Amino acid sequence: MHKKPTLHSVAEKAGVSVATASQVLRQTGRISDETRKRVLQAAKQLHYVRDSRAASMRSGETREIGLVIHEIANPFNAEVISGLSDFLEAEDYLVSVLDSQNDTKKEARNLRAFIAGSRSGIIWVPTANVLAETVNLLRTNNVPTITFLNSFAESPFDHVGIRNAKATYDGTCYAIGLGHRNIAYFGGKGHSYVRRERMRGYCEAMAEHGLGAPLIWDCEDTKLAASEAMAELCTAHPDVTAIMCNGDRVALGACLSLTHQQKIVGRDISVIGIDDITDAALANPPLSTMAVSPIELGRQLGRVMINRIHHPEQQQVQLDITAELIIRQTTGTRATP
Amino acid sequence: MHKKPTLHSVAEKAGVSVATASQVLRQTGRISDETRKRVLQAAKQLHYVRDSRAASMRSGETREIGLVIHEIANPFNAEVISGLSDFLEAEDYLVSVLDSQNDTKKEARNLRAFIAGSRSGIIWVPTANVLAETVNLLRTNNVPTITFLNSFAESPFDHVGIRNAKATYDGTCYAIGLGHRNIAYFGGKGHSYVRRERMRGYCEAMAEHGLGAPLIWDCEDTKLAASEAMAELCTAHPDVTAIMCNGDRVALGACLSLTHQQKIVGRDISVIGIDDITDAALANPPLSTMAVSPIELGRQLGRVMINRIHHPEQQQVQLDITAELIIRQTTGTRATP
DNA sequence: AAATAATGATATAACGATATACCATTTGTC
DNA sequence: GACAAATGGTATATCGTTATATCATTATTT
Repeated sequence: MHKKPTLHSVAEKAGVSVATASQVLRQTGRISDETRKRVLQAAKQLHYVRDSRAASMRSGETREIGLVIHEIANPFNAEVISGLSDFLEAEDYLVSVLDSQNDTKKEARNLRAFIAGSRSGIIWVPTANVLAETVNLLRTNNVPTITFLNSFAESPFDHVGIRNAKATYDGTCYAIGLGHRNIAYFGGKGHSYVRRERMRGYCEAMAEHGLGAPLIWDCEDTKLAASEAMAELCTAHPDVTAIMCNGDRVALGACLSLTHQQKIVGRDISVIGIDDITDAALANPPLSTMAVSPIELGRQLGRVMINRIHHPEQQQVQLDITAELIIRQTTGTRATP
Repeated sequence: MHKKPTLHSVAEKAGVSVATASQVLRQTGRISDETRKRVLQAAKQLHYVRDSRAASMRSGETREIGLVIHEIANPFNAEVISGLSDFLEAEDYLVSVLDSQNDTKKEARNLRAFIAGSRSGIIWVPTANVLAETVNLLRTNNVPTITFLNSFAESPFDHVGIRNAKATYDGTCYAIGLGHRNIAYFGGKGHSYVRRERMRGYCEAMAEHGLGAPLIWDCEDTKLAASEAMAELCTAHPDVTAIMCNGDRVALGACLSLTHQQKIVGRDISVIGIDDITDAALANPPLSTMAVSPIELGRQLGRVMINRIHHPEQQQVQLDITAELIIRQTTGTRATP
């Protein structure tokens, strides 16, 4: 097995200097058609691929955006990635993804890896606990960074996300409008920025309508955990007639449990999600939810990133997209007792 | 905003040569405790992060595995990635992911990007149509490459996947054992390696039991498309009492349509999937399927990769994992007419 | 025809790290 | 006290590119 081709071998085969070969392949400088052809042919024949490490070291440009995600399995995130990479592809950037699996240590390692590789920019869904050291690393190494969805106290970075408090506020008001009084906040765990905001919106809506103490019911962000937690909620608080959920996944898990309990979701109890993941519309019954387009989110992410790369000194940007209520079949007027 | 710290600035701050600083940070060579401390402290204070491009160019090692996936949204794949990166993390490799969105051109671009970055190895879920040029690029540039799940004619690469034909053969035989005679093959499209193998297993089972002409019903690999296709299949071939599906996602889509048609899945018609994605067990009714552990698949992928990196000259490896039948509630004996 | 400008190619120095060889010292051996 | 061996550190070349300056030629201007 021979070695991988380099610019040197291409130049040699074409009978020119590496400088010339480089110019041809980058389409800069003044080169005659004659030699241009020879170089291109040589490159093709050798299956030459430019070493991006060497190139980027010298030129100072990687044209690669790193995405550090807390959970790659999340279908909503997957769609965001599509929107993002389509947008950035048009600007000639590549998006590569590292998965932190909800682990703060892996998150730190991943961000460090992107810094080490000198990415043009980093987009990052922070886990619940961000290390101060990690923030320092990003700042000192001077990488354009955007936090996505989640954030943390005194973050110095640009942010793209959802108007969380507004989403749960609107969802809760909708339920109240349907006649519900005992509305619980269901799902999520801990005190991430996202969850705090969402709980706040719910609490505000409850308070504004004079609906006593808010009820918050934790669970892990999986369908299975949600299903189990919902069963517990039903026995602990049988008077609850509607739940505002922390996300579609737990909402669907809750529906699962309710169906098993022979309850008719949308009649006996109302369920509202957030996100509008693909499965929401296809569930049985289809889920009412506060929708936000992941594709649009991805596009905005790309826009903010490009903007930050071009204007490093511009002041911090925060962009929150409003979720729209989509009424499907998991919500209905409160059954009169 | 000052520039990012380099080894040079660390060495300067610590009052040593870059050579010494490098040795300290790599923990090689003979360095006194005294200077070691000084260097480490300087590195910490400056928030120094080694430039992996420069390091890897010189050392010839990137310790990064590239994963090119046809569809990042696929939840099964997401779990494989977890298994893979956990395994490779123990070996001190990092896994970064590029999404091809089922697009042959993006696939080529992604593989090229990994070659350009000199990844230690590439794992790759080929799309249905692989460009010959892409294969040449990988070979000539001498990167350890593994195809995952899907493959293509005369592939020179190692492969890790599922025993596809066996899975559909077993699934179909199980349906036959339940008394079904009109069994259709449902879902998928085109002639990818995976699908061909799966259809073959189904056809063989049918033929061995003298069950006439096999019936194959195409559809896109989404729940929605599957739901629509299933409705069509029901009107076109009302005599079908069981379907062997090309995957869990289409199986769940089919169930959706059947439920809408007021049919009881598992009694009126039997549905068998492949993969055992997380939603399979949580569906309503829970899906019978040919299960294969994504975590295990990820681990094997890691094992084969490491092995290939250590032994470049070893002959081609093919490793197929057997799927196990999991009986849940979408299958049952044929209702006597 | 001399001076100037445009053309096509090249030599060379970076980018930021690591591998290698090498050089002072200090320590150990007999 | 002479010589070997270990210790602690450094100078230098190198990885594969790109940016910059430079150099012959040839073409154009006056």
